[in-house]
Amino acid sequence: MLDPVSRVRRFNRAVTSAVGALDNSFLGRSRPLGAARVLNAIGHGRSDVAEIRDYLGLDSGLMSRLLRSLEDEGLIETTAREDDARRRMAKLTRAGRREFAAYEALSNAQAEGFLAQHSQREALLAAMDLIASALTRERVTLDEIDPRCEEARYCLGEYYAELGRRFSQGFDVSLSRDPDAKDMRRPRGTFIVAMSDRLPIGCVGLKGSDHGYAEIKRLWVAPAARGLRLGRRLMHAAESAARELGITLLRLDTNSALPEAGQLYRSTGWREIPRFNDDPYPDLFFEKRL
Amino acid sequence: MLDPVSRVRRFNRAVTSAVGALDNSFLGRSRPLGAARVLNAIGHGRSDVAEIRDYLGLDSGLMSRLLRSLEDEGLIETTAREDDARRRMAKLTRAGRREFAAYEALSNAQAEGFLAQHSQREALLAAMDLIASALTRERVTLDEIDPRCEEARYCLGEYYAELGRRFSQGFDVSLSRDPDAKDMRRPRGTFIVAMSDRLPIGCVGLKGSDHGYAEIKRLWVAPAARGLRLGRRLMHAAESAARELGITLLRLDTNSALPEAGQLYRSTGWREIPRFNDDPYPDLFFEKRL
DNA sequence: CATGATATCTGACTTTAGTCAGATATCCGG
DNA sequence: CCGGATATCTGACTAAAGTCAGATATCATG
Repeated sequence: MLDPVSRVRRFNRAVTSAVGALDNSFLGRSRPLGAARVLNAIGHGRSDVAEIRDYLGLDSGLMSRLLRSLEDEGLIETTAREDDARRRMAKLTRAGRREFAAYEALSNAQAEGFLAQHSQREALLAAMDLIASALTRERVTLDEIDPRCEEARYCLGEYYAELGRRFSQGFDVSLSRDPDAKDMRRPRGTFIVAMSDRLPIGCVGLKGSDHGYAEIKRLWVAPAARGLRLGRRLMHAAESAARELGITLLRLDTNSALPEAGQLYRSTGWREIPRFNDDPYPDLFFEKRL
Repeated sequence: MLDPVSRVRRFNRAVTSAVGALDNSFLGRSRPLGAARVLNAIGHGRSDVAEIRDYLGLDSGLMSRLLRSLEDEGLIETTAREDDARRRMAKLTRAGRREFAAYEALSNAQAEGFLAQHSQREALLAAMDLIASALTRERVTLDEIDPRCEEARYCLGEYYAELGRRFSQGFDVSLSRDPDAKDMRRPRGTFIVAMSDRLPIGCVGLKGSDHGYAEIKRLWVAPAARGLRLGRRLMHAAESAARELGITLLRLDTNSALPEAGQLYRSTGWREIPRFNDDPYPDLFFEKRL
């Protein structure tokens, strides 16, 4: 009665019968689901018609008709793309923005209503994060971003907080060598964030230097996204970027209180080397020649 | 970017777009979704037509047509109910059972495939249990069952395992006063299990005795179902059953290593009394007059 | 047994989603 | 500028789901 398969199936049943209740914001504004989905995709910043069609899995004929019906309602405008007049871009009109906001408000209200009904908020949210990450694993994208932007700062904040929990002596970022943002931007280095459906769930920094090697810094994976081999993917992306930038030697430091990190490095061609800096936190040092 | 509402909405998006992938067993046998859902409802033991219609939320006309199409395929038979010939009962034919088994096999295979893709199996399953319990909270039923049946034995096994984890000295059921099964069956007592979509998620025993009081025993709530006030509901049901049985005084013992239990008792009209037995595990004793 | 309520069934209808074969306009490489 | 490729649009179609008003049979009750 309690084998894993039954548990997965019970979850499926619960979710399929509740998902309508969880979010039926697509209904409730007397517009067919298809049109509502397209309107929401546009509202969420997708404008390329082919991309929306692909994202929603629609036939081109159907997509065309849905766009037309939204246009007839006065909610969107479509224009040919400047660089390729075969392709079309869609954007919301003022009325469309109002309508989109109404959908968003409905959806938010339903999510709030759901949360308000349940007492174990944090446990529930953590479980939801874990499942959402597992389900969207295939769709995790690795994006190079500026280390000072919101997503990067969020990741770094979580990373520092986790070090604080895991190091017995805590962690004070001001005592560590805080890398200069420009060392983690091209052409000296880069900063890569893993995004799952607009939520940052991991990051890694490649920090250029003038010492004949670059460093891997700030490798972090959100607790809800562990077990998806995301650390490996991030490291792989960072090493590829390093190769592109003509870097031939990589180093990193880590701490034995983070055993999963050490294991990852060892299993991906890094070899342990003696201490190469005077940062107070790390006690393990690695190097990899590209 | 990470407020609770966004997290709930991300989960919704992930689940709605993945639920097809999680279980599309309803497709894949060239039968419309509606008919497949009815067939599966019947296969899962629902036979009353009105009940199925209510469960699946179908219009009576539509339901009638779906039944007819399944009958035409030779998968079900319907008969008038003996006690009320207006109502109809549906049951699977031999061919229907084969077809249902094929759906079950598909669904199991998909659940297995899903599990095989993911490395953090236990964490994922625990998260799924938690969410399924939260979503189906409204539909938890409290059933009186025999304490020796499978569901009861499962609950007791989990209960003992949890005591073993939480008591610093471990827990050996043979050292504790194991109540006689017949003391937890009517008319001396009862055993109540909380079922969520066919999964037992909590239990409580009411044990009759000849000492002028009855005892509450084995109050347990599955970790995935905590925070839903299920303990309270179980206790309430046990007390109601005790009143029905003419019991006027209830006692129970517990351990200070289970603080949430003590808190529950105190907040529901129980008062602490001196030790009333020589069981080695409990160190807290309560009484309630009905 | 007459009467109103109830459960199911039937026929006629609408809406939505989806499919597919072309039509049209534009792009790109030679 | 030509010819094949590409993006979108249009028309004609189907399948599925759902709605609604009655028809029919049965039940409960006085």
